[in-house]
Amino acid sequence: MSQAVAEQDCADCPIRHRAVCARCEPDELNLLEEIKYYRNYETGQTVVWAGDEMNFVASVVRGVATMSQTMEDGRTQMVGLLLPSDFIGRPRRATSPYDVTAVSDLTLCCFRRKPFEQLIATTPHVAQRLLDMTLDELDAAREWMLILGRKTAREKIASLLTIIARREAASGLVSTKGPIVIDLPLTREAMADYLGLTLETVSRQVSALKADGIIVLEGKRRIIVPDIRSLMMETGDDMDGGMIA
Amino acid sequence: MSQAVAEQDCADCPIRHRAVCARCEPDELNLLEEIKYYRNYETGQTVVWAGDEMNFVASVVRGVATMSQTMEDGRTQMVGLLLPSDFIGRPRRATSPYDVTAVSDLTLCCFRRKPFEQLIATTPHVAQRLLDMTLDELDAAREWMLILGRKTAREKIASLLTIIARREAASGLVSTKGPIVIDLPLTREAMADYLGLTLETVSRQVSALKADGIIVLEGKRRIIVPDIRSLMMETGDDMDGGMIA
DNA sequence: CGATTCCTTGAGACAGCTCAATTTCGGTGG
DNA sequence: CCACCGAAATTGAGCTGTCTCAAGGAATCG
Repeated sequence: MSQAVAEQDCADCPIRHRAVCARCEPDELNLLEEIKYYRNYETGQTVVWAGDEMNFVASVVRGVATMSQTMEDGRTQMVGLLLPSDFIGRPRRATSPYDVTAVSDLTLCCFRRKPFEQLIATTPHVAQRLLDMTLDELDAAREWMLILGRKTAREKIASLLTIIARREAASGLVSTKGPIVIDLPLTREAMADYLGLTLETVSRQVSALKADGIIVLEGKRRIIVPDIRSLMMETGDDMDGGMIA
Repeated sequence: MSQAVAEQDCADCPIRHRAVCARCEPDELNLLEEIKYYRNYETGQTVVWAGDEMNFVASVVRGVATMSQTMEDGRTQMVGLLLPSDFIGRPRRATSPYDVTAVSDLTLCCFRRKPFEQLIATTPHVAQRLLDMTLDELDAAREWMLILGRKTAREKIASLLTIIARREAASGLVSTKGPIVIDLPLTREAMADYLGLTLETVSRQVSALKADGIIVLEGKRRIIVPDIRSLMMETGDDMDGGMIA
């Protein structure tokens, strides 16, 4: 059963300082508070289907969602991995071009689209924050394109684990020193859809990294990285001196 | 020799209604006009190196540039194809994470970064337009990710040609009915870097599309598409009824 | 018209895919 | 607490699309 999260005050919000509302002044926050509502989804539930109307935009408060595209014959490519504080939807557009799916229990902080559009037209702090977040996403998409286009299967896996580790570190709770524990929010198939691989190849490469001592598995979904540097060596990236955050 | 373009009035600018300045009121345009300057580059010249400082942002006025990422061992992935009206650079960031290269003679309309940042903080029309353009780029990046991650070499080539045809059509000059002429701004190697392929594979697949009558070559860089629908059939996309624009 | 750069084509190698069993894990009910 | 079940993951064997390496051929520019 999912542990739904009830409406809560922005002041107590866990993503308050990272989400689209991060730069809001108290009065702006009040405006947002008026048009917001929470929605909860269970693992596996669809948030929107590609092509469907979407009357809201939202921030991920808790849980993980994916955005993906599917071709007629079923080939699927994930194009967004939505973690807490990430933004869903696009102002001035009524339909989502992508499927959005909850891959864990998920809580969204939704804003009705029309009022939100109004709001970004009038409150510069929301608009500015949204621009910066969109630019960050674009950078992430470009890094992702390098992964998809040019990296080997092993490098892809190492890159994905590094990206998730980095995000978990950025979100606070984890220490960057010593062994890192990654609670994978993705099945092997979802990892494959992220990386443009088959699930069998993902499985083989994860096993290979394990055999080489780069990672340790604890159950299926928990991965322990004894030394993040040796994992980063496997990504193919330059990374000389690049810190986790 | 390159045919440099001299400073010109915004009113006469060929990208006036599509670039970052598209929604500006006359008075806002005057502000922009004060901080703008033109720069010309010849084919092959580098606009910025990855990691270099970049004191300006810019719109492409004329010509084509690429943005790309290169790994230590030389593997290269293009992450942006910059055509007239596209925007280069990022407000509030001093260095470019990507190499930007002119792949034809190129004219940029540059704005010094600091004043431009000032300007988007104060003139909502520029900031709003920039947000919309960035969101469009993000959509394009996601379509690109599907191409990189899941399409076959043949589908990749067909997709690239379709994308370029669409852009050329959107920029005006071309009719969408009857045979379409694409003046390829890219070498086979650049196409390979765009698509995550080798140049040999690009060459083979272009030859295959030609052998199948989907495209006709006129010299190396000019491609004629007798029937855009049959090309679009080859992209693997749904496209039922989807118009060119 | 010579040179260089770009492109094409071929032959063989190999990374990742497909198809097909098993195995393991995590949850659930007895 | 344990046995069982289904979903998820692993592993194997063979195949194939794309890459690599290599040799010519054509367009463009001085």
